[in-house]
Order: sequence, then C-alpha cells, then structure tokens
Amino acid sequence: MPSVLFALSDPDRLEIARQLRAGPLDMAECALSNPDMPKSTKSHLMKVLREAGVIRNEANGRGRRLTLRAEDLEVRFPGLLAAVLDAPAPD
Amino acid sequence: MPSVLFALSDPDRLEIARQLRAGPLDMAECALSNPDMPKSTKSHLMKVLREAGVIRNEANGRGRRLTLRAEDLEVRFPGLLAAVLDAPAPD
DNA sequence: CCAATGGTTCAACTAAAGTCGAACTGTGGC
DNA sequence: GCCACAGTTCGACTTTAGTTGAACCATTGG
Repeated sequence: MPSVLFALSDPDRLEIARQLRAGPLDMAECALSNPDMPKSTKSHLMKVLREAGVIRNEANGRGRRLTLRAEDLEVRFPGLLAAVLDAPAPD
Repeated sequence: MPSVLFALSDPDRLEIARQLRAGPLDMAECALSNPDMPKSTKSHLMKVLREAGVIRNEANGRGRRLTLRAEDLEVRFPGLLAAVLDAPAPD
C-alpha cells in the first residue's frame, strides 16, 4: 500500500496513470510533460508503477502495451484509485 | 497532491494519520511501531505530514496537539483520505 | 527562579531514488 | 539474415530523503 501511494506521488507517474485511465496505451503513445526524456528514464518510471502493482506492461508487437490495473487496485484498496485520479490537475 | 501521497507513502506516517482519525492526539500519546525512536526523527515525520497539509501541529500546554486535517483534505481531494485510511493493515 | 518535560531546529551523515548513456533483447519488415 | 525500432537492464553518478545527537525554546510544577 505505501508502495502504491509512493508510485503515484510523482507527477510523471501520476500523469501516466491518468492517461491509462481511458484504456490501455502503447508506451510510445503516452506522452509526458517532458517529451525528450531518455527512454531509460521513462522505462524506470514504468518499472516503479509496475512493481507497485499499478500498471501492467506486456509486450505487444515491437512495442509495449500499458494497462492500468484498475480492478485489482479496486479490490485491494477500494476507492483509492478513483480518489487519486479524480483529483484536480497534477499539482 | 503528490506531496500528500508522498507523506502517506511511509508506514510510520501512515500509522500516525490512522491514529489521528479518531480525533486529535497529544504527540506524546501517539505511539509508533518503534517506541524508542529519537524525538528528532519523530518530529521530522510530523513536519512532513504538516507540510503536506495532512495534519496540524499546534502548541498545547507543554506538549503538542496533532490534528488530522480531514475536512481540508476532503475539499481538495474528495474521498482520498477515507480510501487511504480505510485500506487494510499498513503493509 | 530553576529544573524537568516535550518538541523543534540545525548540521552532519547515511541510505534510497532519480537520471541517463551504453550495451543488450526481442520483434517485425525487407 | 540483417537492420531498424521499442524497450529493458546495467552501472556510475547526482539528487533527494531519512536519521540522529546536540543545542535550543517554551511551558509548567515546585
């Protein structure tokens, strides 16, 4: 649980979670505030989210499909994800 | 918002928030998992929570009264605090 | 007034996260 | 098979957060 909150306590990672809310996304598609972020850094963000159980990250063609694990989170921490993602702009 | 999630993403700080849920508490009363934690460390935990806007910390006699800022948080991030504190044991 | 109690602040240190280039892996198109 | 593409992993580094003793400040009981 602390790890979930920690994962979401970063603007970039929160932004990713927000984008995934509407549905799975190819990693290449999800744009961050900083467009010229090195791919190793971006990959690291995904890793933190993945290890916290916030997203899934499976190979898909030559890219990667990112999925928000909304149902799993809902079971473990009811209402949490909604409360976080519904909140006002990422400030 | 990230700062609130960050503040709560630590077992000790989360524990404090949980204890304050029932009502204000004197700092001396709120016991942590580690009872022989130095007071400077404990004070630091409070600072993080305070600066994130999670708690209030006002002088009260020779001690300090800690208050969970539940209403303020509810306005800014509806449902968030409840979702976090209602969640299963601090794991 | 003085000493004890309860916390804060400071400064120095340790530990943990973030950053990013370079090397590596797997997939698809040609 | 080979090359380009999309990401991951590794390792070295920088940055940020946690930890703690010591000095300090405020309040209260004697």
